[in-house]
Amino acid sequence: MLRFSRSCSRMLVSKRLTSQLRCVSQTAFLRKPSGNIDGLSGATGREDIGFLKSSSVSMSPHFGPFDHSHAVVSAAESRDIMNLWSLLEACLHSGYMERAFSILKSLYALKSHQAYFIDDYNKFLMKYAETLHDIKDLDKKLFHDIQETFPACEYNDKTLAILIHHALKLSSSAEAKLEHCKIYFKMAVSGQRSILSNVDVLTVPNYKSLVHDLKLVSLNELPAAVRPLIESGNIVTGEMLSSQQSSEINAKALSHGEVALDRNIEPLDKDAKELLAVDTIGMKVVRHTLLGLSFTEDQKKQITSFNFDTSSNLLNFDQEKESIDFFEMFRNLKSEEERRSFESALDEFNQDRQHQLENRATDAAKERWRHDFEEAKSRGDLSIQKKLNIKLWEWFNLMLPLVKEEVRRCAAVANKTAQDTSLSPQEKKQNKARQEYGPYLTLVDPEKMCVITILELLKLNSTGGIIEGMRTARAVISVGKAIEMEFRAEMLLKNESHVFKDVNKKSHEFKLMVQRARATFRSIKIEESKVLWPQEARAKIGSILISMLIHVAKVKVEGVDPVTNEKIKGEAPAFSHGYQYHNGSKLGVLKIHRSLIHQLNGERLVAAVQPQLLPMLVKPRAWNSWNSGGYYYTQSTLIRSKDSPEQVAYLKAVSDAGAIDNVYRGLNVLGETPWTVNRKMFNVMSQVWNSGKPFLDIPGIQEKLTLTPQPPRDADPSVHREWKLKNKELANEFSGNRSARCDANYKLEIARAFLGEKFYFPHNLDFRGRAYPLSPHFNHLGNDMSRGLMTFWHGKRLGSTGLRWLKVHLSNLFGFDKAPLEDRVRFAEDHIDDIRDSAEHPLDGKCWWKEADKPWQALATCMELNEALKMSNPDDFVSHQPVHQDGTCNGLQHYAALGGDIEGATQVNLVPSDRPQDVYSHVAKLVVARLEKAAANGDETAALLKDKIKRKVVKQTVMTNVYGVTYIGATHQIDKQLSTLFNDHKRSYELSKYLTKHVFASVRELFEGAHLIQDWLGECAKRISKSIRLDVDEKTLKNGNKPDFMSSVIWTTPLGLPIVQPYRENGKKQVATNLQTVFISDPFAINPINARRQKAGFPPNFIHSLDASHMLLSAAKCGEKGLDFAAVHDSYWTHACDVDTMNVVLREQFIKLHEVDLIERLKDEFDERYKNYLQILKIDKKSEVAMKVTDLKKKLSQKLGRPFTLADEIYMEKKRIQLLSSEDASEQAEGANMVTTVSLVAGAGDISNLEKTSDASCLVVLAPLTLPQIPPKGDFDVRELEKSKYFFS
Amino acid sequence: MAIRVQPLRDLAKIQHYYGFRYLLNPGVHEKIFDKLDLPQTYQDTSKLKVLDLYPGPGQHSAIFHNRFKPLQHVLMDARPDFVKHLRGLSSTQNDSFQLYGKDPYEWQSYTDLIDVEKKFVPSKRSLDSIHDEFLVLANLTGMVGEGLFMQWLACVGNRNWLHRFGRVKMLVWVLESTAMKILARPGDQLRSKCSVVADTFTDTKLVATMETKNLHKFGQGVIDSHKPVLFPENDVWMPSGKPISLLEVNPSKHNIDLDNFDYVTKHLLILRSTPLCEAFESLGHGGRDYFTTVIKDKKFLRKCPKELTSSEFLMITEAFVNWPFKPDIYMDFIDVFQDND
DNA sequence: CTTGTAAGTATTGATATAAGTAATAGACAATAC
DNA sequence: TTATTGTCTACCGACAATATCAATACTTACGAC
Repeated sequence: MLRFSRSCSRMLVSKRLTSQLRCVSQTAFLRKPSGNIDGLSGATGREDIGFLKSSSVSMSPHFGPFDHSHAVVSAAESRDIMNLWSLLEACLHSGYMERAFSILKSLYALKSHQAYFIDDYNKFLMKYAETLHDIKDLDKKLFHDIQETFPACEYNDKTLAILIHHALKLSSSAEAKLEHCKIYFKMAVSGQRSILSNVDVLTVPNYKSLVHDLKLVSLNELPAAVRPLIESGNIVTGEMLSSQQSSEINAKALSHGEVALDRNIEPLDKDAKELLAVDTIGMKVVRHTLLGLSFTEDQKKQITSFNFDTSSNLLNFDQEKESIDFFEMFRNLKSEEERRSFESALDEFNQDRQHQLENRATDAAKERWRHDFEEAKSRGDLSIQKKLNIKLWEWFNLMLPLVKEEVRRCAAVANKTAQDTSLSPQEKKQNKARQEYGPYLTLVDPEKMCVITILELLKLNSTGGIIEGMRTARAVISVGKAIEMEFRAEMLLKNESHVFKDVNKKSHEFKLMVQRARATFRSIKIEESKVLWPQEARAKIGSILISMLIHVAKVKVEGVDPVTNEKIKGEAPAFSHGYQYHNGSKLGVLKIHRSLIHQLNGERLVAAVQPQLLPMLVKPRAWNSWNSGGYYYTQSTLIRSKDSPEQVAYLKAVSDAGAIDNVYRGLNVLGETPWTVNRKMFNVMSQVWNSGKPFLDIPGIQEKLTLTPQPPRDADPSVHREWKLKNKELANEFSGNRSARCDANYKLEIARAFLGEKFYFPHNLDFRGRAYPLSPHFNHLGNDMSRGLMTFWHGKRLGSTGLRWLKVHLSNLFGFDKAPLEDRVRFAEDHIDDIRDSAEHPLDGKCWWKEADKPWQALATCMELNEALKMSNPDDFVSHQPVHQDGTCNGLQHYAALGGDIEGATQVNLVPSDRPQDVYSHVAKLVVARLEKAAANGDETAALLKDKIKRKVVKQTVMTNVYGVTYIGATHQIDKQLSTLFNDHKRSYELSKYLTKHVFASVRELFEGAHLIQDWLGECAKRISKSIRLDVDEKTLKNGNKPDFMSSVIWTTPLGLPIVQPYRENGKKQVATNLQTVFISDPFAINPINARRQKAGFPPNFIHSLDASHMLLSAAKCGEKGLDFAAVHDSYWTHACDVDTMNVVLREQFIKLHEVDLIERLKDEFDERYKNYLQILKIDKKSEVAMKVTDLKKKLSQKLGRPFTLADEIYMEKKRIQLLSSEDASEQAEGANMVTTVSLVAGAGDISNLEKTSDASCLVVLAPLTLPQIPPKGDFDVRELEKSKYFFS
Repeated sequence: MAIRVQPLRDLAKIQHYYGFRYLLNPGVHEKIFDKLDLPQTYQDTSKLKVLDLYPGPGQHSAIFHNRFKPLQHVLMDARPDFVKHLRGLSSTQNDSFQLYGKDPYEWQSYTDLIDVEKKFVPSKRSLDSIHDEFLVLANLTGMVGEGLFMQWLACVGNRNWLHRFGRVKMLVWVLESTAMKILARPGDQLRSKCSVVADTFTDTKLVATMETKNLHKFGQGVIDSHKPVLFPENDVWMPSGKPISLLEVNPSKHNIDLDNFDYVTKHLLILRSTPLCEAFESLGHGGRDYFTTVIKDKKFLRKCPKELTSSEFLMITEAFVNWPFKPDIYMDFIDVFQDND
């Protein structure tokens, strides 16, 4: 990917020509960059679901996260680049051109960055050009920069696009335009098309002008998305339609008119049932966005064409009464055809709403405050909620001028208009600080910043273990992040409107095309923005804003004067910055005044659910690269990287090579499943909620925390201690309840906002490849309540199997899931009356559903079943209820498949059986057997315990065993169970210790093969993480005999996703902000790895990466088969009627996954990836090799005149390897002849027999890294699974 | 009958020292007692009851016992190696020298000894003078010694634990670093809450300290005015570890609410170098406004917390107590993350 | 014009902070010797 | 270089210590040659 640097002669040629033709365009004769070498060629042919291609990319010699051929270089430099980028971006947007240019110079100076420099320059140029009035000035500037300032930089097609754009904009005559553009096109690097593909630079009118007016380009050279916009004069009239697409649309639109409904759909009243004690600022905002969008004329026409009475409820801000239940409408449509056209109309409508949702939320909040304020002024009725809003409005107005002033000062500093001389030292310091954060502060509209700050702080109330406040560190960063997010969205929007500014979108059809073009544009734009603000900058601007808010925000307070005992009224800051201690460490805290807390009604404010991160109204943008997918205006990355540049580097590499398409495919299926809120469930829940009483897992309202009275001062210290503990317990319970209630509140509020809507969950992966919805709070990964609240948007006819599965599902939800399917069906049938009662009288009946393991979902299922059973033929019922199929101890299933344990595989249902096996009970049985044997031998403890062992006692331990729980941890778990049976703490712990030993032994016995694998994985991880790599900076080796271990465990999943365990030492440092210093990690620091966590984490992470692959494969397959599909890691959901199909897919894919010997492949991958890595071994001092090594060391030490250190050894070996891999034959030979300590050890062959542990007679040597032998595999053949119906059930 | 005083080389045979360090030079011990002039407080040492906490090898205890012949001398230690050793020391001797084998860390051990088993019952004395029949000896040079010592100081403030019997003198071996903290004067580098607390509730002196090159790090004039006995590291066993010092703690007469005082000092001393007028804001919502109104002295407001004396802290505490809008000082903790099953 | 020195400034590193340790046991890393 | 002392203890989603001061690194200023 390197660009060859220019040759001297060409330089001369171009200079000569330049002098002749300068009059036209100086830049015309800048050297043309030579072609670039394209990316890595694809992998070999044989069928590959991702692994082969991907692993070959991430292990190719050209790639390495520490390597110079990729953007991520040495830690320091990549940090520099990132900081400079974000600063450049900030300066450009703030118009600080001078500073921006100097940043460019700094970027230019970074060698590793050179190939990418032109992108930065282009950004600069684009902004710079806006200030000019003559295209010639732009020419001149570019010419000068590229010739003089950045000689090693070469322009690209985007540069030309910028020139063209401005040529069209600035030139007065058509001739001038033509002349310039002609030249620019001639300069194309990879052709005219490539220039034209820059849809983020060239506007629609530009294209039009190039095609129609100048006739420089033909229509089919334009990017596909833009083409329809330019065709046949659309721009002018916006009405003529010519393309195939638009006529289709037209037809659809017409068909709308024919849709008739036999039943009137009642418009629903979303606000009719105000949820009690729910603070709705935030969600009102969202609802307004959802409801408050006025329809365009077109949309109005469309919607009315469905015979809905919408003319009266063009919803807007003040008139928030009614909205439409799209789901109800959809459900009542008769024909497939109608439903299709309805959906397409809805989808289009939702495009706009999604846009609004992601972009307008902050404005909406502010408007809400203002509205309440003005209403109060005129009317004076003040609910608590409104009072709060008024307060917020006041703060907003007080804060705004301060922010504006600060922004002004920042601008002054940046533009150097503030004179330094007359300032006090303090002010000078302030200005210095402004220079750092200023560029970031000036990007977002001050009004928005105020709103964001207020909302963020209210949202964070009661987080981080602070009872009436929050952690400062969290607050400043949250505010900073929110500002950044706002900035990104705004920027995208601004750019977009720049490109589309003159487009007339009169007609509906034309608008569709614009929408499509916009989507393309956005994708490009989002992919391009690789910049993130440094954590430090976020913290800094966050702290500035917060301190201003602290300064202005006041609340009325009441207190009692302790002296006079009089009531006193006063005013106090609403927020106060202080500290609290925790275990002797200070913690910065922002406390919220109690009187404000009361106004928040004891609940955490539901204020600012990141409006950008709600469920989506339209299908998420499909994933097609590591950073493009999901929301439309909000960038998210494919994996949630834990501040690990290494992870990102690997991901980028395989993403760019197109090696993880199967991952995208699966993920996109998950995102494309439409959902809606289960209205009946919502109604039941809100009724419960409004009672304020505790119900199931919703705690009741608890007004405030009351502490127990203090013991007398001279009471024994132990009494004081008890008192403190008691208080902590109370506080814990209180805040636990509050956050649980608050969480439920979020869920209900979001659900309410999305009542009747069709929505989607964009998904993301954690670093192991497991998928998570991007939207927090309300998603199908949530608790029982969340899950009970949602249902599939699409309905499918049950059919006979569907009905059966629905019954099974109900039984499962009741925890009756260990029986054969027939029994489970019978379970449901035996409870038909209960089901009906629960469904029809959920709260005033027998409440059978509350006995379920997962009551809410059980209730939902009862309702569904009841409806179905009411029909004359229940098979005809159209069901929306997701039915789950859960793996029985999914981790163990994978382990069993890997280890080939027959017994283990049987126990986790990999082997066909007529009834499902339950591992936990089985283990319990094994334990009891052991105990009985011990008891027979006179072991009293065993005798005492043997009849106390229930499934529940061992369940957690068996489960966590997969995650590598330690003996002590398991003891804790078991003690938790046993301590309910025994009163004596000490005794129960002793028993637990004893029992744990038996449980461990039993599990190990059952899953022998699995455990061998687990141990093997652990051993590999340990060796890798303690190995020494030769390709890192030498300075990490400088400290003599203790090199830092730098290699993390990296592997590639079957789907090709590269996984890098991010566990490194904590690289946090203090950063000064306005309020206090905060302790944050530097995301670019590459710290020594944490070997312990690497080791402990690898086995479970590897297994999770497998189950994630299984899930994504299954998702993709189900998607292909047209199923609606959702998954919670190892629980797979689809429509009742599709369960059988899904089950087949699940088994197929599991077999496909495990047909390859994954462990062997893993070892091969490790061997390849970590070849040339070294490990430290202790071998017998007296062995032949050891003697040789000692000799060599002695010799070298004499030569050096100082001890020969480990670092020296490594350095030497590095040299040798370099020579060996050289292309020069003589160098190769030299390398081959070189004798190093490592080569000696390597030459000695197998030295494992020489290894000594901690004997005094051993010598520490460096040896090539070797991994242990793979343990033998058992006889289980995964293909047996094909017929195992209880595999997932 | 005298208790056998064993020399260092014998005591060094004890296996485990549990991370504690003891001065094991009888001569130095005698010098220390010379300097302490205990008879001035305990006119009649035959009525004296001594509680000896973590006596360890017991050399210090033996010397004390032989010299002052107290009425009762209870050694409290639960560490097996020391218990074994001390048992040999006490059993053959007179019955005023007793071993009590419970852990001095546990509050319960004291209630057992005093209130339940009533094996050691000190008399109650008025607060007008130092208790003249009750003395506490202790060695807190171990890992958690500092923490325990701080808690004991709080007990002095609360007048609970052993201090419910009056102003009980304590002779406590601590790490040098702890001594430095405790003895730091206003303005010192090490001035911190514990030295303020020590100032407020006690009169504490440095009696003896190991000779190190760090002596200058003791607060202003501590060495000069306390004139501690100095002893070399060789006199201390274990041979390696941190230097140790002996403190004499004389509880003072006071009537102060510890909780408010605690809150105020704790919070102010976080911003130890920030002028008061700013630091006050961290005491609660509107703290700056309130305190700058109540406290008029502009010069005082420019001082920073580390420069304040104990009485100045008391003054601020008083103002704090009278603050109508003061925050709830009992909510001043972090709610640890709760894990759910 | 170069370079020396001093002084001043930014950055980094070390240290203290609070103040019950509930309870186990074994591996592994860090530190002291 | 070996003993001892200290730390940590189940994976992921996940969410975080800070003030202060001494010491070092780095820059600037100024003066002299």
